[in-house]
Amino acid sequence: MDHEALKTGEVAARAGVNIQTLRYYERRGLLEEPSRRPSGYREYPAEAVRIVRFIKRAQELGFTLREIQELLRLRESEKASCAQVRSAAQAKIDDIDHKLASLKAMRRALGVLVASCRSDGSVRQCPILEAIDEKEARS
Amino acid sequence: MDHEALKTGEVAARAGVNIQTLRYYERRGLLEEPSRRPSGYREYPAEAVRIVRFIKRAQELGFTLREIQELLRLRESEKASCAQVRSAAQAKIDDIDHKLASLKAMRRALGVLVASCRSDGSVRQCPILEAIDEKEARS
DNA sequence: CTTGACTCGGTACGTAGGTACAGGCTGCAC
DNA sequence: GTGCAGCCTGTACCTACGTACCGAGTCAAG
Repeated sequence: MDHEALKTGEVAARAGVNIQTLRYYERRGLLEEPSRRPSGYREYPAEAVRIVRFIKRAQELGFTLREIQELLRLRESEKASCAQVRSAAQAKIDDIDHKLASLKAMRRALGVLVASCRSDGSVRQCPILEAIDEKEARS
Repeated sequence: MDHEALKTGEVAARAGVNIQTLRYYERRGLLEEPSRRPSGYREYPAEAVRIVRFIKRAQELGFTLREIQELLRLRESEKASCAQVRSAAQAKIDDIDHKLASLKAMRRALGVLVASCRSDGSVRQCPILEAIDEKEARS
């Protein structure tokens, strides 16, 4: 089993991240502190690569490192239930739905503004700037 | 015209921002450096309140401070054309569309995961964790 | 045994947008 | 004329996620 020990650079290369990132994850508590050689060199188990990849994929799904830390905790725990994971995923969905709604509102508002601005004049009559500027005069 | 001079706290209150925020905007170059009393107190024109409100509304539309700085520059400039403003707005729309697409992809993926996880078992068989974990085994 | 690549810890920097102190003046109402 | 609210500068801190650099020690191939 000892032949599976990986050095920092090897883990980084296999997981496709920077070495500093590994140390950062370790500081954050996402990556367990690995054992060390007498020289201080870290010796990672092969599992570490899987964990880093897990982190990266969870990030792509929108989870923050804090949330991923919790997912990893659940993953390790024997007692954790699948329902807890599902609830974390659902919370993230709700989160994303909020962001989507907010972005869509922005998009809509900007679309209206751009559509209102068909003139080629100076900024003096720019409907877009006026709209941002004088919104309070409208109510 | 002198009776319109506002102190920092007054501008902040009328624009609904923190005093530090005004100084931050000044450092960033969004807010022109106001004149000073002999004591060093800032004396803002009433216009400053309008500018800060402009900034806040532009932020709500998704513009960054850097972009807003450019919008303010256009607003001040006599030579600037409405088309430049429109193009900034369109660029921001494209920006938002990218973010929307990315968020929707996340949302879809998470939706599939949550739907796949109907079990109430332990995390050992959690389809969500497995999906994040073993994605590379699928290809 | 040398040499070049690798690793170590610690710290600083980067983005984006602020917020919070500390310590010291100023302005004004009573 | 005094007391306290308000303002001044400068600096540090916050979230989130890393990156970069430094000087020093280590590993392994030739």
